[in-house]
Amino acid sequence: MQRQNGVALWRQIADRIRTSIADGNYDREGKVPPELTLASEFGVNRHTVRSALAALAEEGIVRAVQGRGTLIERKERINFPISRRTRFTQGIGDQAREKEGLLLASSQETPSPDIAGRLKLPAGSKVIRLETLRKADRRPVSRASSWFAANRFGGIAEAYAKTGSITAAFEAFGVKDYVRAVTEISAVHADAQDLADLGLSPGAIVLVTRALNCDMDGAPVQYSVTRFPADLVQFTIEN
Amino acid sequence: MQRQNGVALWRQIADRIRTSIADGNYDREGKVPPELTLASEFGVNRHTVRSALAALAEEGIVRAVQGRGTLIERKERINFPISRRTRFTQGIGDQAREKEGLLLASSQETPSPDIAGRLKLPAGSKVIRLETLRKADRRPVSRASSWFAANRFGGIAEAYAKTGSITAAFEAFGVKDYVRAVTEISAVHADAQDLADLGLSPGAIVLVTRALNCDMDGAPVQYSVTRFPADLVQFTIEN
DNA sequence: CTTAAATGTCTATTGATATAGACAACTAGA
DNA sequence: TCTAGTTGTCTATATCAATAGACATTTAAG
Repeated sequence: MQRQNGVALWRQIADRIRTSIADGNYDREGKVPPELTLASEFGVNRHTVRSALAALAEEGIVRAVQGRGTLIERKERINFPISRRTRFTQGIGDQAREKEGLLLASSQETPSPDIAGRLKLPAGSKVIRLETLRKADRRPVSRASSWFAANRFGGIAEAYAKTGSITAAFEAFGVKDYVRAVTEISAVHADAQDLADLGLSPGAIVLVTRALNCDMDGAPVQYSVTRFPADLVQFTIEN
Repeated sequence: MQRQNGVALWRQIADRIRTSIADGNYDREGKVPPELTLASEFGVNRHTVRSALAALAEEGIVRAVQGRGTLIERKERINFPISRRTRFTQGIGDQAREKEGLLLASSQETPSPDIAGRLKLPAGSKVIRLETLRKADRRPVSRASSWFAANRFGGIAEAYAKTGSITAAFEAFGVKDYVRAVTEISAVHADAQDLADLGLSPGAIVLVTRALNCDMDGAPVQYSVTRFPADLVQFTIEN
């Protein structure tokens, strides 16, 4: 545990306690060890631990009760499988009771060279961009920007808004099936937009996927960049 | 950009500049914009930007030259493909000139229930654990703990130490080929061990993979937990 | 050589972070 | 009811983080 590194001690400790909770280290008790115990474990003052626990309480992970202790409210990470047949809603499965897909915005635009290349679009083509937010049990779990060829998928925004599902929207355009061709995964610190969209606090980690879906003829149909809160989500690749 | 959140402004700015560099936003110039420009972009004092740049200089990403500007020393992320035939050294390919695999430690031990389950070991079995560090161009790119069934792979530590390659070590035990069955990916803040092993600074992000390799008969041969510095590595899954 | 544009260094001030200690308030169990 | 164990609140002090301003030093271009 160090100081003078731009990350406050209480935040480093909050991160470690959050990880411990996610790893199930305190399952036996259902609560976090007493503040004085944590303080001596981490070698810091009790007040510093209190700051860390206050931050976790703010996130809804723990709840302090005077006289009893600090109870764990939520602990598990959602597991998100990635495969040739990656489907968001199916992937979440029964890991959450309530699942929502919200369309935040849509627009038609001229694609950047990168996106035109990924979708293999001829020069001068237009794309439709969808900005979507997905929630599981009312917590945001992903924030995606998706691009589709405008000439093939004009009106996909309305189809998505109606169903809340990409798979269903594709069906309306005659794409009965599609497969995940490539997925790139990286991790970065949350930016200002993430803090707002995903309800995170500064210093939080965001997992970023860049994915290309193709139809059964191998033609690219969707390119998306999706951001997930790392404290809530992990990926599984099954080959 | 916020204060009072446990993450110093200069570190948030350092993270954003690092990302900008990795995204190639400053490729045209080969250097970062002037301190005063960055300060007004981020809406902070020049001294705060200087702290951020000092941190990036410490990481070897930039180098400030009085009178000229702040030059970019290193920018690209290493891309690490994950597939059924995931191989570390092959995966890095020509993205780095020098590649090293170091054996830090090895031991024989009784597996935790989790690891025994992953390797499908009968009760009472022993495992061999290998602690390895891999470098590309002399920078640490991964720190792995791997477990192997002791009765089948006794002596694999020596084989790995000699070759610096798991693939080569397996061949010595008659495993001519193996495939990646499952990979889990998550992201966490670097812990004290990461800071030391991977040469990171607090607040840095670590990508964690938990992977199971099986031989051609489908029998598990290796389970490993590997930690990668997220500022240097990304993953690609090709299906 | 002169100048503009950078980075480097110094002083000073304010608010956030961390430590330390003391005591109040609440809970559960003996 | 009493007590041990726990969280809640308060005061005080030292260090770090951020802002502000001034000026020095170096580089590259005119």
